[in-house]
Amino acid sequence: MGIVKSNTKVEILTKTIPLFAGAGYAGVSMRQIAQVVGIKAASLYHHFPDKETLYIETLAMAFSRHADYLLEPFSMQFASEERLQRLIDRLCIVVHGDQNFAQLVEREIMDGNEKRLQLLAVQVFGELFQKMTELCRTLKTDRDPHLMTVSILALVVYHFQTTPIRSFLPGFQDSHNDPKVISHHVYSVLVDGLVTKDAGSGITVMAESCSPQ
Amino acid sequence: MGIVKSNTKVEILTKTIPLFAGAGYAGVSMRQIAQVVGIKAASLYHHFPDKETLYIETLAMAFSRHADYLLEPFSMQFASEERLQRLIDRLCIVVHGDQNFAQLVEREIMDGNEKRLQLLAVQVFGELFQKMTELCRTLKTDRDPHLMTVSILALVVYHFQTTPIRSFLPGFQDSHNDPKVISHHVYSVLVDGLVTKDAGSGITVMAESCSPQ
DNA sequence: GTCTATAAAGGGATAGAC
DNA sequence: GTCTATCCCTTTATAGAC
Repeated sequence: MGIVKSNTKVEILTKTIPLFAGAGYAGVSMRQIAQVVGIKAASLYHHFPDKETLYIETLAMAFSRHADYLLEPFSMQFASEERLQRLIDRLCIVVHGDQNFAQLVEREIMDGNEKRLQLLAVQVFGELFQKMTELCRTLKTDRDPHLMTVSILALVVYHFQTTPIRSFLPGFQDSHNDPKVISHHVYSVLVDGLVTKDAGSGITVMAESCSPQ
Repeated sequence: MGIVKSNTKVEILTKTIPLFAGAGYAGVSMRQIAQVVGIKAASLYHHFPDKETLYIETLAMAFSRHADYLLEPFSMQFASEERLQRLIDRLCIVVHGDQNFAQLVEREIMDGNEKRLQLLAVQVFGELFQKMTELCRTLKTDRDPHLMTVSILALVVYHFQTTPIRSFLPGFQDSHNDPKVISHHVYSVLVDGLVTKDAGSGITVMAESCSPQ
């Protein structure tokens, strides 16, 4: 695998990411892609055997970029709460900063067949999700780690996912699209729930009554 | 308009809902629709001037069905916490029970142009979202009502939205698709956050994972 | 590695018979 | 209200020249 890909191939994949993210597989034609790249459609078939392969390689390129960044909070010696906060920060930054990535993931979850979904789950999100469930276990909670992990992702991702429509909904402000604001809100809801307390140390409460019988 | 729509038109729209929900606007052809309905493609143009009108009327039909059900918790005299719990229950039931609805909404948020998004925001979700922000204000919280409303929807919707991929992710159990389980989890997280506490948080505690095994 | 040309299939939409 | 037949365009993909 040490062979360097042709520059043209990489260029195609790079320019294809926003196209597929914006309109989906069925919504993008080989001619459109060719036009954006600056070659003829037939030339694309020199680099890829068919449209689906081009699409899948586009996904691989778009997905490969953020793994290390998202996993970094787990590679350092933090207290669980700080680890959570740093993770949420980075999730917000990635989802806000690379909306192509977020949209491609969303489209794959909607439209991906079983094989592609399994690939996405195992090779792209497996390690992150696994480490998040472990983090949930170390937090002072008895909640189901899978549900809790999904909830953390939900709070981050859904805010940015609904950006296009939220500006038409009551109470919207520009600050609601600021990753720092979202990050703070999400962490705060996760730690304290709905109730805003004046003492900021709600997290230190022990869950003694919930020990298994 | 008191005029009754033609039966065929209603039948077309009914059968078109799962098609557009499953494959999106670009992913469904007039010929496919005709085949599912059991007529020829040309006959569709007797009922609709073009594909886009057919699509928009499909959305209207799919969206019109749940408004009353979701708004009912606001029409009765409940304490805020109970209102929240009943709302979450119904959101889970709707999103779990009518996945076509959930998928069409998701696709519209991704692909809808400004005009359609505004329609969706104002005519479909405006009243619900408005009442949810008001509910957030009556809860014992200082959190931003818009962010809080999005967070409530996020916790419910994202769980079901990610159903196709969650079965490949660590810790998954079948119960994680049960609307009752999700509803309980979501309400619990919203009230208490991550920490499963003893009593005394100011809001009635429903510690989810404390039941004996 | 890119081009032109073209095949083969499928797309939205219309005309007009019945 | 549905049909057949058809127009015209776009789509994916291939063949072969350069």
